[in-house]
Amino acid sequence: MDFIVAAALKAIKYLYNTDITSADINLQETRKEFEGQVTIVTFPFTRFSKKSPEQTGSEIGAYLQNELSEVAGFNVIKGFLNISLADDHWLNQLYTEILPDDFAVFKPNGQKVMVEYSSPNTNKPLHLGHVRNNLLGFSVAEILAAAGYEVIKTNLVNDRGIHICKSMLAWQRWGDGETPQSSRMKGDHLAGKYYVLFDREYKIQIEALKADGQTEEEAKKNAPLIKEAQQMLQQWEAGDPDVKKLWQTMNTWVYTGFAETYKKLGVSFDKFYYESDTYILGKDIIDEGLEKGIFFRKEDNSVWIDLTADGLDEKLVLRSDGTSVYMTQDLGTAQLKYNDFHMDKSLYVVGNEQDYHFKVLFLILQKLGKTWARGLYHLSYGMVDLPSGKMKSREGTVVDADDLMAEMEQTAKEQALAKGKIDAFSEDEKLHLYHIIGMGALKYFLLKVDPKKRLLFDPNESVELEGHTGPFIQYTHARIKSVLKKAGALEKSKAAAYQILAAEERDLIVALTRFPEIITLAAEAYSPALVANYIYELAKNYNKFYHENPILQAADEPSKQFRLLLSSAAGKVISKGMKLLGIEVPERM
RNA sequence: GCACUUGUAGCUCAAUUGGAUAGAGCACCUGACUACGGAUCAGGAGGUUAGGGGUUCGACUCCCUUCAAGUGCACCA
Repeated sequence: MDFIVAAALKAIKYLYNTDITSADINLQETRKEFEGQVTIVTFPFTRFSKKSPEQTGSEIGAYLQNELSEVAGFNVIKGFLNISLADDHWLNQLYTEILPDDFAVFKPNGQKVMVEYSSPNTNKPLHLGHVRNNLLGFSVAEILAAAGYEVIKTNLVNDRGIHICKSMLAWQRWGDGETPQSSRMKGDHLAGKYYVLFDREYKIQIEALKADGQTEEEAKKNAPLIKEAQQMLQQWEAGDPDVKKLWQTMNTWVYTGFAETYKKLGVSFDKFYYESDTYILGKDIIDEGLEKGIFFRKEDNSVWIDLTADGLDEKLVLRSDGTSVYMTQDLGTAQLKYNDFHMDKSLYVVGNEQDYHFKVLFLILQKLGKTWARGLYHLSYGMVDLPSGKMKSREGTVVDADDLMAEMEQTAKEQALAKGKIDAFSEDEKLHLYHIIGMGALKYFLLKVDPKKRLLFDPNESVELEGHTGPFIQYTHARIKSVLKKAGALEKSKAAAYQILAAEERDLIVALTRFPEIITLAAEAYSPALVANYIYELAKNYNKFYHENPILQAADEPSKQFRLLLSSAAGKVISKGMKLLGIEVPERM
């Protein structure tokens, strides 16, 4: 559409002798209820045209029609100049832009971006909140890669700390040697079982102490179980061989379980970082900050930064006993990641309850003079709520990731069997299809929503498979494939004689041309939702076209071949777009 | 209490970043070639964009204010 903007600039120079930039021209898609495909908003021009918005629009429209062969006509409604481009133009777009294999393929932009996501704790299985995180992170990585970035996907595993010791301690006490093999449980679920068990016993102890007259706070501190867990953490840090061995054993169970879940989710990582390695990092940065006078030491030897001038608080960066806090580690880890990859940008896909933490983290790094800190970005997303409220792992009120995926596949299976179209599938093909559709529904459901909004999930109402859903789009793809298959080999040359477009055909081409722009926008906004909503609109456009225009039964050969070409183009964009969301599309369903 | 985020149809979400009569899906009602694949399509009904004020030719969008919800304000991670 650049040529229209350029011509409009010329028009304004010619008509009103005014120089403006392309950014001043508001070009948008024409609303369906009006004639035309592109619209220029003319209100802003009245400042120098000294004429009504209508008249200004008419003058520019007339100039454009005169100047550009592509402009077939125009109309002006209020301050909106609606331009109709000739069918020639759209046919040309289809043949020279959309159909070639390099459509929407971006050249490498020379920039490196790191996407850190997932970042699980190794004391319990993944739940719905993690699912949103994983899908978001993976999809954003795909989108950035499509937009020309070199992407490094990382996972910072939280594999140490008091919470891990809780699972370990409970297993030691009550586990009776239970293993994933002996219990036939996934390793992460087994660890989670003991985490819940710890919490239950811990609560009982707290109640007992409170009955003895202690306050809630005292009881929480004095319960024997928590003291033991703390002791275990100290042993771990001291390198106690027995504790380390237990830790390694249980972590291995958990990793095996996670690997399975990640595989089902379809996500992957290029590099793992482990907090057991990184938790000691950051001390160098503390020294650096003290030298530069950015941090200060209090009498008790603790180290702080004063951010009150930036509207934030004083923040502790090192404890009085010289040990690290969360912030210390994250400062160190950020430096480590940069040293490893020298990336231009670095995304942290982390829930919005940590907004403040990342604000402070990035600010500190900037104050320390790290030029790369400008490339840091917290991709903050909203929590997933249940109708009953927030999910709490400790209390077992969570939607488990593995259970959820299994349920989705089950729903997909029931639907597919009810439709009765896949009887010819082999058993493997069927299972694969249930997986694709179940996951397609789940992924689309979670990704179509703006990441920063919180999401309500009702486990009692299964995720929809009709309407604005993943399976709707998957179905459209399967239908396109079915028509193409029945048609046999495409004969592109025969389509050339087709020159006059039906409205639905034109609309479909217009929608297809937007795909590259959508990738750019989604990459800039880090928003898979833009892609999801675009692909939905595209699929709707196709379905409308499909209903109004016979393809295989078309009146003549050029119409038929042209519509087949158009269908094939739509199928490709749907498939590519869904891939950016991490969703597969089936050939049949 | 202070800070940040959110508030759009009964429900779940959009709205090209300040543009036209605020659009979709679900649910509800009506209709579609005896299926080029009906997991589809066409139509109906459903809105004071939480309330109030302001800026603007123009506000769901920006500013002020009230209300509601969520989150954060640990020498936990």
